[in-house]
Amino acid sequence: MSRSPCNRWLMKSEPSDVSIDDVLRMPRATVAWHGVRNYVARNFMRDTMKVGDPVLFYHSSCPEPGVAGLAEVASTAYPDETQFDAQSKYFDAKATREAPRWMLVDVKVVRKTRLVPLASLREQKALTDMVVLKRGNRLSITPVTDDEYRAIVALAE
DNA sequence: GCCAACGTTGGC
DNA sequence: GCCAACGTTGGC
Repeated sequence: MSRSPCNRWLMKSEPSDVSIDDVLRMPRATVAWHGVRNYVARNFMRDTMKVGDPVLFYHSSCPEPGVAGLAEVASTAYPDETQFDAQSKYFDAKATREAPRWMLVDVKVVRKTRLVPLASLREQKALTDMVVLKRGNRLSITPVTDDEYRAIVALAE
């Protein structure tokens, strides 16, 4: 399989925490992707993401889980401030400003789409190998192939 | 609320 | 380094 010129991603957010509508109300429709506390997901943000990479904005842990819209990576990685905040649920006592442990990127919503429910994703032949649909997958940030991305955009329109 | 699956922690 | 116990994710 050929390598696409830029990587594409699916990023999960709990709408009770930050929904796509919440982000659309923020300045520049952009949100700092706080709270990732998994090393694989962190490494994707820190090492692999590039500004402009397309992102599928996914709502999880909610009545209607699924892809809620299209977004893009809007910054390079920088330290997640919440790791230093003792009042935050994302506080990490082992992180210091000299040696931050958790990094994030800014994510800019491009547009909200019709919701593509998880059940619809699972019905698609083109998406059977999609990382986020694999049994037991819990990663909040997963890579998406060019073909998978196109198939989901088609469903969202 | 249940539970499968996975990641992290910490004793040894 | 092993691995059991524990905590978390996330759909249902």
